Amino acid sequence: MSSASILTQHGIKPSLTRMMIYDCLKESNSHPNVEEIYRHLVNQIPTLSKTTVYNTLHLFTEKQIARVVMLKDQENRYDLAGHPHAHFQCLVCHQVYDAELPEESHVPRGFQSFKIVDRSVLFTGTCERCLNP
Amino acid sequence: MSSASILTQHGIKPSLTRMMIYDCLKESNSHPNVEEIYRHLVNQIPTLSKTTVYNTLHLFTEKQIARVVMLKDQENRYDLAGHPHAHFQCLVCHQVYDAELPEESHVPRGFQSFKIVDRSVLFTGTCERCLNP
DNA sequence: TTATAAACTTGTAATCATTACAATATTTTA
DNA sequence: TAAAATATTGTAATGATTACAAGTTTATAA
Repeated sequence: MSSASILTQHGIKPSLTRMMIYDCLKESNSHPNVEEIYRHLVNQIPTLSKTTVYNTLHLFTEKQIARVVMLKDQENRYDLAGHPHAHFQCLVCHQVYDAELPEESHVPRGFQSFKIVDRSVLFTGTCERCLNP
Repeated sequence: MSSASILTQHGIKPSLTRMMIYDCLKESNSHPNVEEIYRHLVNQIPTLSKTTVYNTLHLFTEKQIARVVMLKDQENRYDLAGHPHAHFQCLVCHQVYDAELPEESHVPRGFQSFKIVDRSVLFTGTCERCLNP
């Protein structure tokens, strides 16, 4: 499906800027932060402002087409919503790997009357490459 | 066990300041941030510096007696290590609730040769109180 | 088409958590 | 006691994010 219709379906007017930020998230599999998205697009949109990137990502997460990736980082990184997955972050090289999210959509005990809309899972440790240099 | 011996066991010299920061984490069940810890202790230790709180929490997480609670917040919150548990954060009132961590210490597919030392789980949604005001 | 409103984008300045770092104080060791 | 090591402190810098007002574009209605 086209980026435009995905935005429209979620109640977001598909301006060129927004579509390009959406595509940037879609094409990247590295959970980019605001700085990276900005630097990637400012060549094509020379007037782009970082504030617009912030605004757009806020809009996307509010409308649930993107999400903040939960990492022990000091800055936010973003993911498209659709495919929820876990992450592994290496404590040595800080690289982030995608991982499968174990199915079990188990509601934790005592939370039956809560409305759970998302579950984030982050594994931390040492990645293969840093274990065997 | 006394705070002093827990610190000692983890290779941390148990200064008064460190013990009090440890006790602050132990007594609180609200995942305090640096500001809250500082404000809680500065009455008893008038010379306390916020930098000391930062230093001490870094030391604690490095020595694995505390951990950074993973929330989609802009500031770090801290927990004692011992009892790993999941968290639920309400998107409306931002309250954080402790939740059971489902047992299954399942290593995600493809990560057999990684060293996994921690798993953080965060549920988000709307809490009971905000659902039924 | 033109005027007006709404929505979108931009740039600058402020905020706030965290870090860097040098100075001071305390404790340990010789 | 003197010297070294460790802890603590305060100030200044950094860097991500937000506030906000101004400018631009797009939609709506006369």
